[in-house]
Amino acid sequence: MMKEEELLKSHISKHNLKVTKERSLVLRVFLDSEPHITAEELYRKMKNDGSSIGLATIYRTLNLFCESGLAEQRQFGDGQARYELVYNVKHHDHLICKQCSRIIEFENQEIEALQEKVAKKNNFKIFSHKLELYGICGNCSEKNDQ
Amino acid sequence: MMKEEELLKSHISKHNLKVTKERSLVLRVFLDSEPHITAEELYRKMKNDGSSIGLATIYRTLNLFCESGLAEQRQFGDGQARYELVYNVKHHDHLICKQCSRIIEFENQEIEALQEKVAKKNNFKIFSHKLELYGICGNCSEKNDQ
DNA sequence: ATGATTATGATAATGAGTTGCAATTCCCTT
DNA sequence: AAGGGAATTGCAACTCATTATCATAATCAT
Ligand SMILES: [Mn+2]
Ligand SMILES: [Mn+2]
Ligand SMILES: [Zn+2]
Ligand SMILES: [Zn+2]
Repeated sequence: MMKEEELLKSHISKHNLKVTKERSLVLRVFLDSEPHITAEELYRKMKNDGSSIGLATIYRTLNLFCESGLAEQRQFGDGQARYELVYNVKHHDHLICKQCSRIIEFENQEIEALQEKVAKKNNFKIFSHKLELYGICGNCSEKNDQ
Repeated sequence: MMKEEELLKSHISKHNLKVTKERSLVLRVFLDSEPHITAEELYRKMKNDGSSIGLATIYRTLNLFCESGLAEQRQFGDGQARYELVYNVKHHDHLICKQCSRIIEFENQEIEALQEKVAKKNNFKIFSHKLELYGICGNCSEKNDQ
């Protein structure tokens, strides 16, 4: 059994929930998808694969993933929540291209340290943070110049 | 005439729009409000003051403020857009208390510089960015410990 | 295997924000 | 100052992502 499956099942049994074929299938497809997927995208993908799962169950299951610590919800400003695997995945932040919607991940330990410094100076305890850089990726820049 | 009023009127005449008493009043109340106000909050405030303005007009006017460069929209994760004056205001980022919703502003030039460095390394041109630190403010920490 | 409990899919409801529309206001032209 | 085309308003209806409801189905401890 995969580590992710174990985490989810541990959360499930701890909260008197049940392992269902829908939950198992959503997990499999979610782990096999590009990161930052929306509920709708996941729904269409599974429909295409012949599943008869309902959209409400996709939403419920993605919420369950977040509650279990497997995934996190992201808002990149396009009005739809995106979900990303965070269990056993190194923390990172995002560059988002406004033109082609490409998402580039990066990590910068100096920034992380400075955030803590800012928090301390303001007598603030950080639980989570959001750092998103919006602009134009290299690909799109080239295309625009041509 | 205030600088903000001038900017708005300049945008208005440049786009064949019209100065209306509604727009002037919304501007006055907006500038007189705490920063990071929601459309609904502004609406209630004006209703309380005896105005008969419609909520749709508030939304339309706040959008106009954003298009003119007077204000910007923020999303602090509570499901409602907040609007902030940015004209003649120094750029800053935000600490958001999850418990009391207090918003603390900060600026950190080192972080800004590192963002540019990250962008350059990824061949990316930054137009805007969002840095939000979520957690618990000093006030709430104290209260929680008592 | 049984039954209590939880999950599911279909559908309705929610809530922030937008839009269509008829009535009103603005403001340029005379 | 008056006329009139264009923009704006308030209201209500709409959109769209997400959640709630509910009758039926699946899960799992016994
Ligand atoms: Mn990511
Ligand atoms: Mn601010
Ligand atoms: Zn791009
Ligand atoms: Zn607080």
